[in-house]
Amino acid sequence: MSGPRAPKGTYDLLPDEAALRDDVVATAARVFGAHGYRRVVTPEFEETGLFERGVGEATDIVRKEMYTFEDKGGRSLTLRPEGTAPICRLYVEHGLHKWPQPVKLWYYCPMFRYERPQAGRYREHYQLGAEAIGSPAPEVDAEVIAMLAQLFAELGIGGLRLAVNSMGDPACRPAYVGRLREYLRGREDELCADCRERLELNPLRTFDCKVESCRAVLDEAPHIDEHLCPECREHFDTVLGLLRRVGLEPELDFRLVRGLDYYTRTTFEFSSDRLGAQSGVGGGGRYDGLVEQVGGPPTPGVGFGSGLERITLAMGAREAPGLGPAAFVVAFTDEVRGDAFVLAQGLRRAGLAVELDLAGRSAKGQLKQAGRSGAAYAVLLGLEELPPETVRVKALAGGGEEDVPAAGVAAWLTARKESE
RNA sequence: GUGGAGGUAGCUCAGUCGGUAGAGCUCCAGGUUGUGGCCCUGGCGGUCGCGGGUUCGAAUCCCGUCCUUCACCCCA
Repeated sequence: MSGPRAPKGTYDLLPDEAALRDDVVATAARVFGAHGYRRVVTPEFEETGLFERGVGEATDIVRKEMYTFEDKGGRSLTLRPEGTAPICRLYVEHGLHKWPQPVKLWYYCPMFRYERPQAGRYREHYQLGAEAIGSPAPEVDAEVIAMLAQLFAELGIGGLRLAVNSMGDPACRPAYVGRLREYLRGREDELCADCRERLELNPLRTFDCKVESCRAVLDEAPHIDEHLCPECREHFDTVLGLLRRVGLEPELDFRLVRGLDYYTRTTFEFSSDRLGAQSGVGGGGRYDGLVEQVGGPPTPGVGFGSGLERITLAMGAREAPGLGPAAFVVAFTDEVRGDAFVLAQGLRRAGLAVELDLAGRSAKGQLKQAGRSGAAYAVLLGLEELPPETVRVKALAGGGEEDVPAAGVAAWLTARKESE
């Protein structure tokens, strides 16, 4: 195959796969709606500065993964690599701080990151996400986490692990980071090259290193859990308590630091062992400084993102919904092809899903198509023994036949459909 | 950006020691002159990813490249 291909790290969804995705998104719309979240749409690209300021100059996303380009007006634009910064921009730009707080929004849209593709990772991937902006209450943290858990439950995704952590806030994190850096410097010779770099750039990120020697050093390092200020401690404990009271089992994980700079206090991640190395199905956290970071007033916020591709992977193989049409109109002779077309249109106007041969097939070929389409009935036109203006309706599952006036087929089919 | 595996028909794959490309499924038609599914027969369908090299001869060996895939990094 040497023709055009989908670009590296992108993919097509064929009808069965697209139908499955529609189901997932519809479920999300229902679950999120039940929690009072409303959908918003933001542009596929933003001013580059939004992500540089919002996501953080030190993050991998900004340093090496953005699809950045200059338009003909000389503006530097970037294909959206993540969803939270644009939502915060939207919140500020449209003055949503005047709405009752918190403002609860959700989105479903593609994200773009220049990375090497692997299982569950694409250069263009779709995320379902939600953000609750404008309230510092721990109930909001618990709500977004519980809402995502509810979505996964309704989709039938089992075996998920919920990891949570608290990253502290401006009152306690700087002191902790200093303490951690000091500790790591003392054992620098035991760290891998990457971690030595992280030590200066962002010591917290040494926590998710997988090198054995580093893990040993980090196990004995001061953990943020023990260095939270009283306010962060209380917030975190409240979140954990609420999650437990609604039946979730959050596992404390001091390694869960996440690679985006904007997180404060709560961070969380759902992971599945059905996914390979990229096991995170959805995750997020609190970002109390982000709205201010993108030019708004000091405003707290919490949210998550969840990858559609990983959701469907975690759901495993599913039968395609594959609901067939109500009827397939079959022309037994070429003379009645026009009549078949007119009849099909009439049935469709009556609200029925109807198919018709469009490839000049023989009667046998048309019946074959009818069977394959999953249609409940075949409507046969052009049979010699039938009186004029009469058609024969054949049940494709059972095989029974009945002659019906052409004008009455719509009513006949509708009645059968409703009695099912 | 780094490393491993792999690219042959629309799909899943076979192809021996280097000798000029096959199967199953799908699709179309016929068997059944007017009734789908099962069965049988036939047909359509290939730049063997691409480029170069070795050779009388390359799907097969060598080099490069692109793509896929798995992992690292990091995220969803």
